[in-house]
Amino acid sequence: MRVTIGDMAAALGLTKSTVSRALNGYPDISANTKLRVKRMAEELNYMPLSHAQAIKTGRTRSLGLVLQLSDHDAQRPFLAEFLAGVSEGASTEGYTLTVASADNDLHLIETFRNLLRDGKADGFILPRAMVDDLRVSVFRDADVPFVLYGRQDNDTGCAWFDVRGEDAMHNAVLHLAELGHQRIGFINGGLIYNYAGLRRDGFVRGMAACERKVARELVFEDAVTAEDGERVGAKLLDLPNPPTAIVCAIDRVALGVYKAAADRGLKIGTDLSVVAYDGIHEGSHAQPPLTTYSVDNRQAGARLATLLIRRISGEPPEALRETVAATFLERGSTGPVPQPTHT
Amino acid sequence: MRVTIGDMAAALGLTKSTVSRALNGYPDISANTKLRVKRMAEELNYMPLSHAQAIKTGRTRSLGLVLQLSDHDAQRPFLAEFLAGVSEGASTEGYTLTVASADNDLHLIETFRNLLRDGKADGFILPRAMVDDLRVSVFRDADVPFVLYGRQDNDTGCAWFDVRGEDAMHNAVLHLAELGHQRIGFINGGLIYNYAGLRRDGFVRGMAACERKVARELVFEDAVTAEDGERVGAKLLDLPNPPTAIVCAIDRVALGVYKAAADRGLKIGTDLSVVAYDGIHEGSHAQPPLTTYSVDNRQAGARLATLLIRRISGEPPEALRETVAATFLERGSTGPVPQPTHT
DNA sequence: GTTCTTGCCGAAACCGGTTTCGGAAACGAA
DNA sequence: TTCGTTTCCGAAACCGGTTTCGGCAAGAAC
Repeated sequence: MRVTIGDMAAALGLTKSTVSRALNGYPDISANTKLRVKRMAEELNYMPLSHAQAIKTGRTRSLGLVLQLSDHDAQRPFLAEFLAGVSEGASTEGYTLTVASADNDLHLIETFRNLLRDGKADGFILPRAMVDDLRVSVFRDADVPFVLYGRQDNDTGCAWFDVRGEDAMHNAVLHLAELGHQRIGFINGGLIYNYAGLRRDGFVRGMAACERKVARELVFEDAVTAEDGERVGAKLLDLPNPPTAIVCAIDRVALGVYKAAADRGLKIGTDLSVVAYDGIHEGSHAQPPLTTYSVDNRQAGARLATLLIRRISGEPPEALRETVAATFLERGSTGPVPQPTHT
Repeated sequence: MRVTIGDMAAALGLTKSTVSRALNGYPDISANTKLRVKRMAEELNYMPLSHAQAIKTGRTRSLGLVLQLSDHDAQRPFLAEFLAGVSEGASTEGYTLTVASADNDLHLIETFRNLLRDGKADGFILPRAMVDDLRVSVFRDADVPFVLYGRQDNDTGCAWFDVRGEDAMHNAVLHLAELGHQRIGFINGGLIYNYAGLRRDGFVRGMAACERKVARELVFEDAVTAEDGERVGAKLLDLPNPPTAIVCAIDRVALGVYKAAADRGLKIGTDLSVVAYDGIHEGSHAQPPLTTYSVDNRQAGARLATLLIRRISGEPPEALRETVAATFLERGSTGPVPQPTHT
């Protein structure tokens, strides 16, 4: 049987109300009594029933996460790790995770509203921050706690966790430059997402830092699948003066580039260098293993959970912004610039 | 503002208690009143606050799902679709989905207990039924509602949804036999999971049905990754008398076989036929596209949700068992048996 | 015309918490 | 000593539901 606040009161010779106020840090309870109560709570392993308090306070101690079915493809490889991180981060603070899904924007907002109205979530984690993010504008207006996985240009009211993809792109260029590459191509990811702009900037800054020129014909945008990568990779490799190295904003796209290269008899790592970003599993098993900047999605989930909990507890969003660096995994897909064959 | 049972009572000129009993189908409320109340509920869009009722009834209208971190690799491709299905199925009945995670068996059971104790879940969906399933034995004893994704030999108290992988394996063999194949290999999946035994049986039955002999050296067990598939595929193909076709219990493993075949200069679909099971995305983009039996994980999630809800509502587990056939996708990896080269 | 059922609903307690309010005791100041 | 403050806790209302219990009125039985 569960221990209730009544049991606590009886064990301490106090009333429910005193116990409650002691645990919630009310100022009209003596330090001594507070200590006694907390000790007893520890001893009896008392935890208030979240939905019992919810009926008065409106808060359930649960975090909401709504998956958007439209971009499942993109979420697939990350989701398991990410969820593990979130639920882990949530549970260490006594929170749980409520997951829902929606297939379009209308349904999405409705889902959010329902979860809030029914007290199924005290706030939301918003994965995959977009440039023009409907969720953000809705929550900002309604003053609902939320945290973004990703950043936002118009950052008023936004808390977030993100991996600095721009630094990764920047460093990728420097790494390739050190290997002697001059003509470096760039294949960016989905433009609806906020990260795309950042990564492009990172690439451009990197090129500037090592005094390379960003050739317009070597930059492509909005590639999100392996097929995109294959197609765009083909375009790059079929140029009269093709790049000797390609930076991809997404691992999956890089694997498409692998195919385009293979079709043309080019060996990745010697004839063509590729650096990408994400750290998906398939990358390490590709031939050759993909050099990439790896993202720890589990950590991201865990951090997002604790940030959201702090947001729910009233901390201002500006204080709840974290970014972290991706981990460089130097593997087989990068190598010194090939000796120019006589043209 | 939310409409409460008090608002309902006022609007109807009744008391809260009458409204409550009317909605919950108590026999001491006249049919007429019940109708009036239900009409008004519809009109005002009244939905009882789940955690307000939970404090008395103990049930929150939420389904629990605990992810096991150990087999993330295996879950990855399915998880998003599966979750979408579950949350969809749950929400149509006014339920929500609570997700947690655990990294080992001890933590797993503890997580279940906590979710139950805190009323965060009324029952559980247990993905990936295992041969010797700790979760099942615990819940059976404790009389906690649950449904399995997969079946169980000792089926007392078990409700489930499953895809008939055994039929798929059976039909795969028949299909290959029609194409003229005699020597057919089989690479089974993870033996800790319940499906492995079923699929092996299906393969064996299929072989018997078309009067092929199951050659012991052509059967391998417990292959779960692409690497496993590559390794085992190599063994099969390096046999003095290799199979002309291979049935794989798992798509991912089949893609490993692709590699082994490529390394040996064998063309899939002509030199070697491969049939697999799961319907992962990568299969359709392989060269050649993988012939497989596709599983609809979203449907599975949705069905599991409704089955669990019915289980929670008191229906006996025996009445809550569903299986469904996998969808055959004939693509490029199967073809007529190659003309035997002169040995 | 009583009495006994039966059908139907209201009153009130309860679930496990939170929060407001008021008052007793201890303390400080006059 | 007396009076005004504080300090600290108990009493009670409340949150949004559920459930037990009791009683009134209409209909059935005698």
